[in-house]
Amino acid sequence: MNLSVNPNDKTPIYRQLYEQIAAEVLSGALAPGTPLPPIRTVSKELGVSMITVRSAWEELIRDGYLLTRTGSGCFVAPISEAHRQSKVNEKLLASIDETVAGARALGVTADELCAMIRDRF
Amino acid sequence: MNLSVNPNDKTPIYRQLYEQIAAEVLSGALAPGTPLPPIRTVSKELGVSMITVRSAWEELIRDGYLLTRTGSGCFVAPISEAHRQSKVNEKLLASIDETVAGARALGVTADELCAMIRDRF
Amino acid sequence: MNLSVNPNDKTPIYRQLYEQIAAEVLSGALAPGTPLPPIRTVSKELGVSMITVRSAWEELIRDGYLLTRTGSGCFVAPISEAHRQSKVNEKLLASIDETVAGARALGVTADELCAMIRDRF
Amino acid sequence: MNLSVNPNDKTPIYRQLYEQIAAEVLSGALAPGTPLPPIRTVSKELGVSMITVRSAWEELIRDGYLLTRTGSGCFVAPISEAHRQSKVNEKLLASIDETVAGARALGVTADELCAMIRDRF
DNA sequence: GTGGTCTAGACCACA
DNA sequence: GTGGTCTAGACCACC
Repeated sequence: MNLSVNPNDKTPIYRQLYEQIAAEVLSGALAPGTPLPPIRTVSKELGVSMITVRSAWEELIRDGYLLTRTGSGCFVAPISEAHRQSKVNEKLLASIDETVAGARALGVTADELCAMIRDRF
Repeated sequence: MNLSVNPNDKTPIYRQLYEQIAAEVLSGALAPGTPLPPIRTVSKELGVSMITVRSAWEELIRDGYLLTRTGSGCFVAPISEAHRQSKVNEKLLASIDETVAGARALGVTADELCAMIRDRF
Repeated sequence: MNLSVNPNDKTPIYRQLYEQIAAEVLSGALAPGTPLPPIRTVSKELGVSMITVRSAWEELIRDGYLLTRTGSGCFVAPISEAHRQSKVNEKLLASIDETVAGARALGVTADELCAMIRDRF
Repeated sequence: MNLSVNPNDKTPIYRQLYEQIAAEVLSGALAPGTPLPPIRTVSKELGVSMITVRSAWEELIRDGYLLTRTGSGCFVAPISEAHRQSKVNEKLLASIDETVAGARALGVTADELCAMIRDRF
């Protein structure tokens, strides 16, 4: 689990952490049950405030990516394959919708957009 | 020119206005030289503060979409077709690259992605 | 007397007119006694409001470049050679002081500045 | 970092602040990474509104002189020496060209102009 | 009438 | 604590 933060990025640091962990869980790189390092460790290694790390963890717990066992720390939450797929699709669709909206606003047709997509793939 | 704001959206109001005007200029819906309604008018119609509208206008002026003639009002700035195309491509490519990256990470093929795109268009 | 205005310039239109006439008077291109075209003529030719032209004329009269004879229009005011020179020097010194201030703020020495000046001369 | 504002000056306060900070960054007086005092502090010390300070900061951020880390404050942005030099030259040359043009129109020689410059330095 | 600037005071997200 | 955004209302220069 290689976490990193970019302070120059406009997205909040706690959000950067959230995205990285969520992506690793969804891709399977972080298997359910895997223990996470203590907050204070992450905090020191990344050079960010413990409060910031705690914020990220809280959102991850809220969204079902992590769970906490008092006294033992945080772990990757169990997640069904169906659930995983649905989250993955949700993310992809959101991204697609944004791109499509941008293209329509700029007067680009579906054909042109698909051509550009194949080009970048 | 149909402007609208969504106060529940997390993106700032002035940013929402910016995106809408910029898109209309880039798509050609707003031709160079077209006068914009006075800030006070836009402000009243949208129910937002004059200053919020001004913030959006300021960024649009800075980025070359609008120009202002004090005492006469604001106008769509002249823009070369080449410049317009390059801006359109820049905006779209950023969005496309993000979507493509997400799709590849999930093992979605270009064909499948294009099918999804056409579906949402 | 070739007047022109640039609406895209950030300096007010009436100021642009002022500067052009003042420069022509100081350089001698407009001799004392020369009649100026009527305001409404200038207004039409330049495509600017009569009020704008009037503002420029007013400042020029106030600063002694023009004088008005009711019923006959405006004329270039008589100006002594000493007066002309003093105004010219005043303008040049103001320009120099601004440049020097800028150079000092940027940490450029007098020698470096002079070298750049000779280069551009 | 000694900031000051002159309310009698015709140039906007936020512009005065912009020029002062930009000059200090370009001259090297403010090194990259240096933290700036909080907006609220600057605001109180200068006796101007927080928003006026914010306006200046906003332009400085936009133009790459500063960067902001919400929650931590504003900092002098990293800038390459080459970039710094090019900006310095750009600023000075604009000022120099204006002065030189005025001098030539008055028949002042380069030597005379340089003498005047050294005198005012 | 227009836009340009400034003020005082507020609420929010982030660290 | 920090900066980011928004409001309501004011004064000015310009056209």
